[in-house]
Amino acid sequence: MAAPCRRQGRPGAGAMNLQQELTQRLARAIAAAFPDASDAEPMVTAAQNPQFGDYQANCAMGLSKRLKSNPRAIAQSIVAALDAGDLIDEPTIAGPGFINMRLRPEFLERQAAAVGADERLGLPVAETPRTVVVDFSSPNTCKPMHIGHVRSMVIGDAICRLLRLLGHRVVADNHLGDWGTQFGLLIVGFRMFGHEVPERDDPLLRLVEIYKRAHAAAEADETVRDQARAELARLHAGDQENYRQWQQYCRWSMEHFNQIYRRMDVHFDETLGESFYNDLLPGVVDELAAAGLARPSEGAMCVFWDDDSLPPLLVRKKDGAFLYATTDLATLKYRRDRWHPDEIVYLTDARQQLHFRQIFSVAERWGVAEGMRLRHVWFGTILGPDGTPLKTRSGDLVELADVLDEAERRAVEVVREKTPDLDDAEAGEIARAVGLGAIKYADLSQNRQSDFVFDWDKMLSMQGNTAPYLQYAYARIRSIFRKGAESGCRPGETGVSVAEPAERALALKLLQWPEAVAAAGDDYRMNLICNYLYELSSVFTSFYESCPVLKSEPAQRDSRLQLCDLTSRVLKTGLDVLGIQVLERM
RNA sequence: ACGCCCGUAGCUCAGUAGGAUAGAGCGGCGGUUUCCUAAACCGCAGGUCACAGGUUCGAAUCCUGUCGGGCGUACCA
Repeated sequence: MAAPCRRQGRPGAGAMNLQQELTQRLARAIAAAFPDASDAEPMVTAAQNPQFGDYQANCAMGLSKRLKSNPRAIAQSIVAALDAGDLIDEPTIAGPGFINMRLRPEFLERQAAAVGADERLGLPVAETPRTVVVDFSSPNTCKPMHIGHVRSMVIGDAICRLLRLLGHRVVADNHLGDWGTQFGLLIVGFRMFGHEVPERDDPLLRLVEIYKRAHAAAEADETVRDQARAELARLHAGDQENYRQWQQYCRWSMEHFNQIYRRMDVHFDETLGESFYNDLLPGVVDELAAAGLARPSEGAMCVFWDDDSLPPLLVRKKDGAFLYATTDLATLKYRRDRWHPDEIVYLTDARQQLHFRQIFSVAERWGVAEGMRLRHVWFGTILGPDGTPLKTRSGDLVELADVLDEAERRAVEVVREKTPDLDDAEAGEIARAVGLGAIKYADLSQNRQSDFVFDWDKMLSMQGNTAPYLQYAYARIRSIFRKGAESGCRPGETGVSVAEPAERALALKLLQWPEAVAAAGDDYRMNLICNYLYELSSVFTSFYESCPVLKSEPAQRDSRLQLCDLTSRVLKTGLDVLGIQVLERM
C-alpha cells in the first residue's frame, strides 16, 4: 500500500503552539494597554464550550482588582490593543470579562496545510535538548513479571518516547533488583529440590517453584533458615560457586524479562543491577560521613536532618550491610558521572515518595545533584475489585504473561467477529496489536497518580475510549486511501477548506497536537496525550460520518484527503508515543 | 501519633494556572447501515463534586476543621 504523496516542506515550517502563540499576543496587548501590569498572565485556555469560540483569555477579572477598574472595560482595552487579526476574528467580551476568541477559517486552512507539509506535524523541536535518565521497570530478579509491573514499564517507556519526540536525549535505564536477601534461600532450595523440580520452557518459573518449596521448608525448619543465611553471607563474601549460581538465576530472570519486554515493545539503553554498584557502597558511606551527613547511631550509619524536616535515613546496618538507599545514592552519583544528565526521572509506585524525598535531599546536601533535576514520577497501586492488591484465586499475583495471553485471546475473538475475511496470520497480528494496545491504553489513559482498579473487562475492553478505538479510526483512514488509490485519488495541492463544521473542528483539533504534547511533557502526564488522541479520533469519526471523502467534488475531496492524511499521521505519531501500534486494517 | 495521597453520575474515571451550564467511557433507554470498515455515529436519562465553615466578583479546584478510605514513618526493596 503506497503512502499518500506528501508535499515536501521544510521540517518545522508549520511549528506553532496555538495556545502559546495567543498567549504571547495577549501578553503584548496587556503590556501595551496597561504598562503597569505588563507582567500579568494572559491566562489563555482552549474554550470550555464551543459557543464561546476556540480560545478564551481569563485575565481581565484578575486584573480588575489590581487596576481598580471594571473587568469588562479592561477586557475592552486589551482587545483594542491586541494585534492578532491574522489568527482570529474580532474577539468578543462575555460575562464578567471573558475574552472569547475564534480562529479565522483562512488561518485554520493555511495552518492545516502548513502542518500537513511538516514532518513534525507542527511540533516545535526543543530549543535546548536535555539529557534525561529514566529509571523504570526495574523488576526484582527471580520473580516472574506480574500485573504490578505493568505501570512502571508502560508509563516509563511512554515517557522515554515522549522525551525523544520532543528532541531530548534519553537513557532508558533498567535498574534490576538483583541483590536481594532471597538468594541464600534460593541456593539452599536449589540444592534441596533442584533435582526433583522438572525443567520448563521458562526456567524462571522452575526457579520460582523451587523457591516456594525452599520457603516452605524454611518456615518449618530453623536449620534451613540458618543455611540460607550462611549461603547468602558466602555469596556476599565472593564465594565462587554461589556467585555462579547467582549469575545463573539472573540469566534466567533476564530471559524471562526480555521475553516480556519484547512482547510489550519496551526498550532500554542500559540495564544494570543493584549488584553493579556494590563496590561503590562503602565509599558512599565514607563520603557521607566525611561530609558530616552520616554519623553512627545505634551501631548503624544514618543520615539525619537537623531541622527534622525528614526522618533519618539509614545507609549502613549495624551488621555492616548496605541498604536500598545506599545503592540509590551510589547509582545517582554513577549516573551523574556516566551520562552528565540534566535530569533523572524515577518511576515507582506512590509508596516510595518519602524514600525519594530523602534520597534527593541527601544528594543535594552531598553535592552530587548539582545542576540536575531529580524527579520522582510516582503512580498509584494496582488493586483488585475489593480494593486490595490484586491476587489470583491461589493467592499469587496475576502474571503479566497471562494478562497478555488473555488480551490477545479476546482480541482474536473480536477480530474474527468483525472482520471474518482475514487470514490467520493477519488476524493474529491485528489481535496482538489490539490486545497489547488495550492493556497499555487502559493504564496510560488514567491519571498516573490514581490507584488503578484492575478489571479484566475494563483493561481488555475494545470499546469506547480505548486504544482499539484510536486504531480503528486510523484503519478507517487507511482504508479510504486504499480505496482512493484504486481510482488515483491522492491528497494534492489544492488547499484545505474548513467550510463544514466537522471539517473545522477536525482542523482545529489537529492544530492542537503541539499543545497536548507540551502539556503532557510538563509533568509526565501521559493521560493528556490519551485524552487528546481520543478527542481527535472522536472529532474525526464525526467528520467521517458527516463528510464523504471519496464521493465529494474534486476540490473538496482533495481537501478532505489532506485532513485524513494529517489525522492519520498525528494518530500514528501519538500512538507511537504511547507505545501502541497502528494497523492498516482491523 | 505524625506525614503523603484520595473521596466527583449506578460502575470506572477526567477535570493540576480558581472561571461561564462539572465532562467522558461503560451500563440503561431510544434512534441511525442502498454511502469511504456499525470495533462506529446521533439523542435521552442520570450529580447536595464526602460533610461543615472560610477566602473572593467567582471554589470540584485554595485555607481550616470533621468523617471515611489507602499508603508510609532507621536496620526490607
